[in-house]
Amino acid sequence: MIRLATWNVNSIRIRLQLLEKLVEKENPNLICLQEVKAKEADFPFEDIKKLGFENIALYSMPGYNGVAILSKLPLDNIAQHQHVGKDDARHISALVDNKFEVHNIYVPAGGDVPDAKINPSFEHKLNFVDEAAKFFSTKNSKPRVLCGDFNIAPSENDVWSHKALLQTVSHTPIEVEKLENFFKRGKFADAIRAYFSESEKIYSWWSYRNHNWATNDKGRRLDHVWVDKELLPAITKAKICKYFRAEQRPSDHVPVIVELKI
DNA sequence: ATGGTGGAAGGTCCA
Repeated sequence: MIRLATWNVNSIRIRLQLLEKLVEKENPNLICLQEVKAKEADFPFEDIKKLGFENIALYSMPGYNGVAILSKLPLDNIAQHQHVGKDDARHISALVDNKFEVHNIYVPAGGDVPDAKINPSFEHKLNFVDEAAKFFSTKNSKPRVLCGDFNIAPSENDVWSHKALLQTVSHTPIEVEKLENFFKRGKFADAIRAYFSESEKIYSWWSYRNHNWATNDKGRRLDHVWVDKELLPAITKAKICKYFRAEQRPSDHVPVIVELKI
C-alpha cells in the first residue's frame, strides 16, 4: 500500500514541524516536496530520517525551487531532469519499491503577466509544460505516477471563479490547453478528480496575501497527482489536507494525498 | 494600476 503525499512546502527548514505533523496525522510512506529552498548542505537529512524516511532523493539549488522524494520504501534509478535547458531543480524521479516510477515536478509559476512575448517567466512556463508533455509521451516499462505543483488549475472548479481568473496566470486558456495536451499525450488519469465530482470546487493553494483566506476561500487547485491509466483502479483514496493552511506558519499550499494499492 | 504576504539571500528576486 502506498500513501503518497505531495506538498509544496515553501522552505523545508521553516516547515520541519509541519512535516512532522503530516507524518503523524496522515501516515504517508512516500512524500514528494516542492520548493524545498535549501541547497544540499542545508537540507535536514537527519531530521527527516528520524521521521522514518530513510530514503531521500534530492535535487536542489540555493534559494529557489528544489524537489525532494522522501520514502520509507526503497528508491532506485534516482534521476534529476532538466527542461528548457535549465538546471533549476524542478523535476526528480525514482523507481519506488521496484514497482512504479514516481516523478516529482515543480512547474515554473510564470510571473504575473500572461503574455509570453513580454514576460520571459510565462514563456518559460509554457515551454516547460510542452517539454514535459514530450518527455512523458513515450511508453515506459514501469507504471508512472506524476505529482507536484503544476502551477496550473485547469478546470472551472479548480478555481474560485473561472471568469475572474481567465487572465490570471495559472488559469489562462493557453496554460490550460498546454496542461491538457500534456495530460492527454501521456494518457494519464487525474487521481484527485477520480475521487471528487467534476462539479465540486477543490483547491490546494490559498494566497498568503489574503488573510481572510478561510472565509473568502479564493483558492486554486495547483497541486496534482496523475497516474498511468492502468493504475487508476489501484487508487483507494484521495484527500486534500486543507487543515494545513490553518496551521501556524503554514505553506500557501496544502498536502495532497493519494492512496494506491500497489 | 496597485498592493497585499512570505521565504531566502544578502543589499532583491521569486512566488
